Amino acid sequence: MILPLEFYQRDTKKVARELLGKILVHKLPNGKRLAGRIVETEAYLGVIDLAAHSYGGLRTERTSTMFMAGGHIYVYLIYGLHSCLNVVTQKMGVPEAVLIRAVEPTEGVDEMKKRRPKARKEIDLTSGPGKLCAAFGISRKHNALLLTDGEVFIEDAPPLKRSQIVASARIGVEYAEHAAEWPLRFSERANPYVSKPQPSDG
DNA sequence: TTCCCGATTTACT
DNA sequence: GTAAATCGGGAAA
Repeated sequence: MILPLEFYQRDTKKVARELLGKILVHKLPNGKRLAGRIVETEAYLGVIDLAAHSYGGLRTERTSTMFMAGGHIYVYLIYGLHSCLNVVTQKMGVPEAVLIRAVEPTEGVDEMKKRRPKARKEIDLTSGPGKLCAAFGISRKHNALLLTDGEVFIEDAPPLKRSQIVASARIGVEYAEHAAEWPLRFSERANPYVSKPQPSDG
């Protein structure tokens, strides 16, 4: 079952935690499915979050996607090189989102390997936000698509036990002063597909 | 128009 | 461990 929009139009931290274990799918034009189990996410709390693109309510062409209703996807280019996939949360006008940082491949591994020629080991295919976008063939072309339109979507799966979820500080946001320490990174305990650095307990 | 720098990955010392 | 790659967004001018 594809997760309904209501799943996303809720508290962002809750969505970030509950996305762990769910199945991210990209259905290619030829019908082939690329899929993976989400094992790492980060919450971005919009207006109050110095690490978020939408901090302070900043609304530009790029960030306008974050202001859309929960259930849209927000894809942006980072460092001029890599795409990052987020799912927008909350109601329209509240610019919050969850960054999908890592998945564990479940379908279409051979196809992912073709798209990630530099990955030497299977563990490197999707263990990072830029890596998984490359493996799944997701780019800014997909920005602002809806997760219920059947191209890029997320399927339901049993939730993780609370003891299997680790909360830690987010990656790459050291510049964000006090917000940098907020425990908004969520990952599955001891899953090898979680990106580096591995989270310390929190 | 110019300038600075980033929600990263990879190669190399 | 450190640094290069690479370019568009956002702010300043």
